[in-house]
Amino acid sequence: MIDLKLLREQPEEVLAIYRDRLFDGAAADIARQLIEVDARRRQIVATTDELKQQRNTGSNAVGREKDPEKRKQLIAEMDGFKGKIAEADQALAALDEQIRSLALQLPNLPDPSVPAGKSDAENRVLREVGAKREFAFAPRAHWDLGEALGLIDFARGVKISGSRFYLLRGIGARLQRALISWMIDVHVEQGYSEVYPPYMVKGECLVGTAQLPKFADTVYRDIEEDFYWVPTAEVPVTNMYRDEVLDAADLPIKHVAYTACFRREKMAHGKDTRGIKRGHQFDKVEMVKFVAPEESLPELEKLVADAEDILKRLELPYRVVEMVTGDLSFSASKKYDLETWAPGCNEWLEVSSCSTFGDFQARRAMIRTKSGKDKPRYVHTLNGSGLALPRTLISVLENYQRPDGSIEVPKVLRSYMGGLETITAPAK
RNA sequence: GGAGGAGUGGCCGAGCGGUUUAAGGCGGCGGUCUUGAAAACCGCUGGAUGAAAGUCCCGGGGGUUCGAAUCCCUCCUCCUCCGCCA
Repeated sequence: MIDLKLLREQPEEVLAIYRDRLFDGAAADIARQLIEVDARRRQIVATTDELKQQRNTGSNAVGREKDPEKRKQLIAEMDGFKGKIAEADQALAALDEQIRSLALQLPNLPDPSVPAGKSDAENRVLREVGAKREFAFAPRAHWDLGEALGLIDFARGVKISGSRFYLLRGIGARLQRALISWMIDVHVEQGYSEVYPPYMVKGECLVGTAQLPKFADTVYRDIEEDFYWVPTAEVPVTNMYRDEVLDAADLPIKHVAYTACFRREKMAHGKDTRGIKRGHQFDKVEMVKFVAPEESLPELEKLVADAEDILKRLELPYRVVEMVTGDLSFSASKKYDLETWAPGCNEWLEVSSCSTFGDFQARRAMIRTKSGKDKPRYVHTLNGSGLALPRTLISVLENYQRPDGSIEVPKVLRSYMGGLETITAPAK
């Protein structure tokens, strides 16, 4: 959520950012409305405060007056106040609601260091790590490998739950489980504290991390109980500290959590339908940090390094992409993506997205920090995948495939797979 | 799911319609004393908004009243007992 004070004091500067950096005219319009409504609200506040002050002093006088007659007279003098205050309060509540709904629709402001650009076409590849593997044969896609080796069952996934669902079976299921355990262990080693959060959350959590109200059509919801299914562990983990003031000495707080993630993915039929790249349910290991504002950018770099560590240890080729302003997500102020090369599908797969949100989420979720007698200030929140499982699985299967159709198990995973070194076709 | 009880400041806890700008204690911070520490004593010690005065916050929301932590309605959470259940 935007700092209303900033918008009030430097309206032109903020509007220029929406217009010239984010190329988002709609946001600029919302901001303009917000400035207007905020000005009106401030007038009404002055009125209500004054009325209330008069009421309070009047009522106190009644309390101090012992003589019944004089008391009656004092009470009579208060006639009409209640109505006036109620009226003003009502007007105020309406304006507050307007401000809230406008403010919640505004995207975050990009960090000054983010390069300007209109779309993902202008994103910059910062570095490419690990050479793409050379294959003496045409590398197969994971959907072929997975079915041939009995690791992935597409048909039955669709039978059970419909399009964009699949099952992992046998060694396939175990490989994913091994990746999850191993990733969490690596992140714990990096200093993250493990969390097992709820998969169903209240709506206010999604407002806190900014999936709501704007992206309501991307999340699954249980109407009966008003629960939402988490689209990412970011939601429950970030909301752990909602409405809290954290001791500055405890920062940075670093958590790692594994959850299934549920997304409606309302996109055109036929796009990205092949394989396990994009589904309504997928697993992800997520890192979440709460840091002092001045640590935001250095902590983002460390977060990226921690995610990269996973790909390095898996010996998978990858690249780091820096998002331009126009390709930032709604709530990010700076963001890097990690993409791993999948030789079978012949594309770079986004396996991690690492962002700092500045104080954008902290304002929405009221997560603050305080040192001694200083005034509380908003923390900065960051998160990054470490990593998304299906695409990591794709990259492992496709990069580690051998000419005979078998797949080598990455060295770091073997101890998590009962020592298994090679995945071969199951006996019929 | 049923029956009872309870939600007050970082924590404990008083207040149950009107000098409460929420008593008191614990914890925390600062000071006096001390070679230093402890003890003792003294002072300070929530948040939002606002330039300030002030206004708002006693689980959330609504109501009654000149005036609500206090009364009423409703929802939530926790505790005890019963039922059910991995």
